Amino acid sequence: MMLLTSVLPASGWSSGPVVVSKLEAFTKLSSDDRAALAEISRNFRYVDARRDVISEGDRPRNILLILDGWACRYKQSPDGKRQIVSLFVPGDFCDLNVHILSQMDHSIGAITRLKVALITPEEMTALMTASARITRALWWHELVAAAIQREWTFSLGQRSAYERLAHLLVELYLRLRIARRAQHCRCDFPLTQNDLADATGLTSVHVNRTLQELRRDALIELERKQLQILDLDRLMEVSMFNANYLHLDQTSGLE
Amino acid sequence: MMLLTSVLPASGWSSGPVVVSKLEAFTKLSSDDRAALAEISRNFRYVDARRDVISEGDRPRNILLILDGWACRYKQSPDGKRQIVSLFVPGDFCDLNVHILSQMDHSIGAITRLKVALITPEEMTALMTASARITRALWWHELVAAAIQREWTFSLGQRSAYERLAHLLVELYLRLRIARRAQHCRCDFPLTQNDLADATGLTSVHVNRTLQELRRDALIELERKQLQILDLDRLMEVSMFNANYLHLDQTSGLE
DNA sequence: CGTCTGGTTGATACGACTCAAATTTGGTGG
DNA sequence: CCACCAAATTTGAGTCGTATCAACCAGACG
Repeated sequence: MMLLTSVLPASGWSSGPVVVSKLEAFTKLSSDDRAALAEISRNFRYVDARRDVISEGDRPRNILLILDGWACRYKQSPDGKRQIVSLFVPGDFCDLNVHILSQMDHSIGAITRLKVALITPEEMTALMTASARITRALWWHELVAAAIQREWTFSLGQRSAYERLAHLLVELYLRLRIARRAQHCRCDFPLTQNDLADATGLTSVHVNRTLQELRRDALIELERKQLQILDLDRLMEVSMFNANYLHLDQTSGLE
Repeated sequence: MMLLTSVLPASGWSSGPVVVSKLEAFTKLSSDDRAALAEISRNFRYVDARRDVISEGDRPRNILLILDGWACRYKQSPDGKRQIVSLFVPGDFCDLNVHILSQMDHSIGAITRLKVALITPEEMTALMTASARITRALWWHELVAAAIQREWTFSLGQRSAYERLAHLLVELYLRLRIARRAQHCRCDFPLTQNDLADATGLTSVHVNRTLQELRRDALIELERKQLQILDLDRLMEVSMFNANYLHLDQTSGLE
């Protein structure tokens, strides 16, 4: 587990498309591959913070790729309860192949202002037929997304509030590193305590108190939408973080 | 929601391969398609109840297809906590494409004695290139599996013990109907209260008491591994069950 | 300057957990 | 067919983690 730092990309902000950084966490890409991915990121639009990108019941048409900003998947019940079921950071796709379904069973909402690429199914097919490596990388992306969802299931079922928050912070920090959006254990962290509550199945009051505990234990600093992890090793320890579900093992090729 | 019964396959046990019943919940298949699916189910083996089919850390080689029996995906933490993150019933695939990953981040365990087909990646590729309809149906299967995982996330985060169990029972009953393993609101139900506890993030003691409540409210009968749903409508109501996540809307073609 | 959103604090309530033991069920072998 | 054992279910009493409700505070913004 402590080998992680060697496996993750070097700190620093990338100049290339974030999706390239992301997929290269799985496999080295050719320059053709990179060009194709840059091409597909060209058609984008902006979504205001706190707006839905697509809502439950809508017919999905395009594949979404987050180019910048944070988003979430959430479900709401008739009585108003809301659960954030996934979080998206730059470089994340929201479901390859959703267009097969006739309607969304959940909504995708922007946490921050969002820059998001809209990829048509046809473009995606073209991309995948053009490069077997990209196809595999996209499959990997889907499998990791599924693994993250399972890990969240585990968190909600088995971890205490303290562990759950610690685990989530580690996960997001590592995912941001892959997207080259973090350095020196520091990253933007635009989630409100309310968002954190909806993601962890806690109340915002309890999230507040638990974050204070994490701060008191000198594990993190979190203010003004900035997260600083003060002791990553210990944060991983207390949350029993096992990074195997992120499937970063093949990234040794990364600088 | 009440249209469900018309959308689901007629009660009764199918004679054909269960995977055909399952995929035809999404789209009508040709007889060639059915033959190909029957062919792929030919290579199978049995796994004893309570044995792992594959364990965390193992390298995944084949795609698993449950032909008969129940299985589960579970994760365990160092301190012994166990969470069942998914359940498999006949007709379910466990991850198309897992073989891309170098190791399992969870285990797949048999709940009952299991009849399971082992499909090589090559066979799967052949199957998908041979039929675009099967390819779409398999994609649909994956998307529904992901949707179920999200719904579990919601359950664990937002539903009470009572709602959670009610919801799970409805989900499993509907999934069994699709697999033609249920009739007249009755089905085999091999999960122990311990399994239910691990799946819902509750203790088995609390599962016990909550099941008693469901029985007292005349919603279910559950004994000797047999589940009888006494009032499906009300069970769906109390769990705020919205079947949209199972994406059965295109099944109108089913008899 | 008032309003709003997000964060913080305190008091109290309750759903689910823990621990421990009893009872029932199902399977196995004599 | 019965005796036995292990696994699964059930019950009771006491505790604890997290929710609830209700203020209050700070900073951002128009």
